[in-house]
Amino acid sequence: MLYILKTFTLLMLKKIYEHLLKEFGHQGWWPVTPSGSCRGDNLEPIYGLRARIEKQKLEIIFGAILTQNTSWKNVEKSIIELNKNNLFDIGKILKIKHDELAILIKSSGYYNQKAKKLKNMCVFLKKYPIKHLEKMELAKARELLLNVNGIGPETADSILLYAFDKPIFVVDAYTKRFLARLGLIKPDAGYEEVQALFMKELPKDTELFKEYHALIVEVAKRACKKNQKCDLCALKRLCRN
DNA sequence: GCCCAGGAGCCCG
DNA sequence: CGGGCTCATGGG
Repeated sequence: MLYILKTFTLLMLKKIYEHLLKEFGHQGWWPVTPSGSCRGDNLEPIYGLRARIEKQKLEIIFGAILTQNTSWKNVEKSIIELNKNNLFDIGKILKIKHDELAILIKSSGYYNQKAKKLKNMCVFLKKYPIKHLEKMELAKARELLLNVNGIGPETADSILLYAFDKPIFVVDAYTKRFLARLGLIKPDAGYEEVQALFMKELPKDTELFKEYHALIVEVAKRACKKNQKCDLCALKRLCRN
């Protein structure tokens, strides 16, 4: 019985992924600013790049914090402001005054909290440099990140997956709503429970996890909204709603 | 005006 | 442990 359920879930997850990929195409998350942008006018994050240099990884880390309960469009504006001031730099964030930083990220909302969170993160990254965290065992790096004030499970996992290329699945409000409507989880399922659903079934493939999460965000924005638009949804037939 | 957006911390029973 | 509150801007 257990075996049958497990197989069913795996088949569903694969089918969902294939449908979403066909519908929306490759998403190329996480958006980052092209490297060498200091002198050019490329100050804006774009999709489909690989975050190779440290500055780009820092951009993903900051972006993950800034986008907490906030639309990416608002975060983009803040990233451009930070780029203009060359602030994807741990030392400079630690040095800048709180109020000055808060103004630059104002468009992301919660700017006082988030200014503090960026500074907390930089204190942490000074003690544990990105290069060390990347080599660290996944569970250990995750635990350390979760101990930073302002970093919860989703932000930690976004950083691990998109900045450090660690094979961990990111769960957000979209993921829960989407899976609950499909009937694969209970509406009140906890974070780790939902994460385990993906990670026990699917191969631990970093690129697959990156793409899958991005595709869920896309379908949740377009069709699987709070007020669902099932007539627009490619997964209508697989869904309980 | 209202609702919502790629959450997390804190407080409280 | 779980629910309620707070943080805040910008777009629909």
